[in-house]
Amino acid sequence: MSTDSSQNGDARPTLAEVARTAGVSEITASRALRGGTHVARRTLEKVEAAARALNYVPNRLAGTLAGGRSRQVAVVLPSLSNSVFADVLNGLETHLEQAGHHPILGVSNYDPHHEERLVADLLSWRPAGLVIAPAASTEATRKMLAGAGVPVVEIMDIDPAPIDMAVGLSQRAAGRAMAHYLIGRGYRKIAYVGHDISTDPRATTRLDGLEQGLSEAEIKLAATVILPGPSSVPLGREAVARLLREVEPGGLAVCFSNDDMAVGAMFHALDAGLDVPGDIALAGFNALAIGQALPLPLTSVASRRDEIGALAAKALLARFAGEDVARVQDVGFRLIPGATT
Amino acid sequence: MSTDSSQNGDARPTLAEVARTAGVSEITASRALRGGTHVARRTLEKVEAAARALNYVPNRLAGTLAGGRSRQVAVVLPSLSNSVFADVLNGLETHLEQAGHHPILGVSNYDPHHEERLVADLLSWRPAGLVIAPAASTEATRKMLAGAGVPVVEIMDIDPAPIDMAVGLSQRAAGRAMAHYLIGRGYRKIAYVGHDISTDPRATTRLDGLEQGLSEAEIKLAATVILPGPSSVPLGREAVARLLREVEPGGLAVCFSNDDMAVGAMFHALDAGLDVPGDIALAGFNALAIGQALPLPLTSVASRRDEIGALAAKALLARFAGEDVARVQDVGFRLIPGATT
DNA sequence: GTGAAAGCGCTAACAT
DNA sequence: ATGTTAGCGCTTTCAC
Repeated sequence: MSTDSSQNGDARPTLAEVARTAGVSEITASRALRGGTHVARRTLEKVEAAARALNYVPNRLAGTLAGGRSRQVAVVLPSLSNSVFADVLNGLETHLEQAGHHPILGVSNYDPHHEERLVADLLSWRPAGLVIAPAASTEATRKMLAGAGVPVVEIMDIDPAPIDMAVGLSQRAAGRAMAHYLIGRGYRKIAYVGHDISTDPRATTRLDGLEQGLSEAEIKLAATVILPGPSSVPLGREAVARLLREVEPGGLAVCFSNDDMAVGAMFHALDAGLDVPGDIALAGFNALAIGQALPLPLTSVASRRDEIGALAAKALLARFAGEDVARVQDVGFRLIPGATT
Repeated sequence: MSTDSSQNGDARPTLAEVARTAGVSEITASRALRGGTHVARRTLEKVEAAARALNYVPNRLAGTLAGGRSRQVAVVLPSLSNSVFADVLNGLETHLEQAGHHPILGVSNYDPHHEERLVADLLSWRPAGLVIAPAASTEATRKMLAGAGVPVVEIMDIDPAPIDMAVGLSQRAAGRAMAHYLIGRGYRKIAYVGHDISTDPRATTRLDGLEQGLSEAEIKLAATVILPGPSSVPLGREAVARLLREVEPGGLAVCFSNDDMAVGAMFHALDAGLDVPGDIALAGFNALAIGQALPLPLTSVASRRDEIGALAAKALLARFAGEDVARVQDVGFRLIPGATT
């Protein structure tokens, strides 16, 4: 009947109702419910009691609109089926949430135009910041990010110049390191096996680095097998089977686009009775738990994924607090020599 | 200088500015920018041109506050390191996003009190709906969900009575099915190996179901090994090694809390020279790609994780549209006999 | 320490 | 088809 919000039946109680129940003004209730500064102890208690009694849940949409900065952070990832991004997201979420922030998620599926739409959509929620693992971003996407007016962290690769901030590792250096390692182990016949990396900038850069590292020793890839679809254990298994139709085993080392693929290859070798690393040596990327738990630990490159998420979150939080943050943060990588090479 | 929003320098342009640039009123610009109904063709074009020229990004906080329903959906998951939830989240995100909705994410780490805080926090963003894979939720959490005033979907398990809607499978039935299968294969010495499931209601229910299924044949678990920490390949490897100190191999079948653990056990068997399934039979849960790619495909129970995410999203979207939705949706499961049993 | 007024950017409702 | 008015629920001034 009345338009008074304290009469709105089963709708959510508003701050106005809390205030009226506590017998204070709206703004006092507001102050009490946040920090509680500039509010008398007694008033604070009254307001808190009223809020509890009414089961008050603040409306952050209204709060943000009135007050300024949101406590949401947009997160754009190319995939979730790759556990690498699940790990990163986990690190992000943990650290954001500790500071009372929450991720709004978008998954681009490595599609640049989809990514563009996502960035636009997420930005319309006026997040306090944005974290993105780019997928061959369009120019329009880069423009939106540059003009977002909030801190932006690009994660995973630190080779390209960052729009604002970057947290990750040099994918190129990681690729080169693998080349140097294999050469050092005496391999000269080296092949690459990957999933479709045309839209995966990081896998592409790693392959570049690998070829670059090899070329420094005047070595060229003996073969390259690239299968369509996202990386997976079964795909690696199939891909290596194909490779072995082109290339003789024996002194052969194979670099995979990542550990999933390499594990698949290991399974194929077990099945086909191939000796690892005698007939075929295997090297992955990311040092996933699965590869390290194999009967023969997989040679791989450890990337600190949780750390990337954590640092990205911290970089944002620091910027929210007005602090200066390094434009580029390198979490590094570590080549893990396993028993498969 | 002026307070006129068309003079606000580098701040984001508002609808008012778009309207003024297009020479129309705010509400007309608003109408044009959404559907474009009840707007003259010519006006529509002017407004769109103005928006493009100003690089206008709508402010959905304001839109939601004024207009009603948000296009955000709260998603609360117990973990991301388990690929099962990454898959579910992927399905959710895909289908939500197609309808212009976006997930706000919270990860509870299987901590009921953390979960409670998360639900409260996420609800304060006034999402249009909420999806949760519960982690032994507190009574307070259940109350919040019941009183959220928006559709709530509990996912993964359909055994408990849903607060609002549930999408998943009967974890208990899945456990029983595994028991029946192993008994049918002639196994009588059956053990369970798991990660810490005290806060994982689904793993607990599956174990219940397993024991129940066994008891129907008057069989009791020969041994139970539960190791602290989240499930993983290395943990499964370690856990099975411990089990074999308690129980003799030979005619032994082991059920694992999930595939990760079972794969670890397989690796241990390979290493220890144990014959699978002769010495030790292995059964997992979830039918992850990794298990199916093993030289010996792993016996497991296929759960349709993407499907759960997809159906949960669709259930919400249907309810947003005012349609009726079944309270419980069973995606079922399928026992996949592999070569490890 | 507390409050009144104004407004964040948008849309629903009711004009016209 | 377009505009006017009145908020959504909160916080920022600026008073007292």
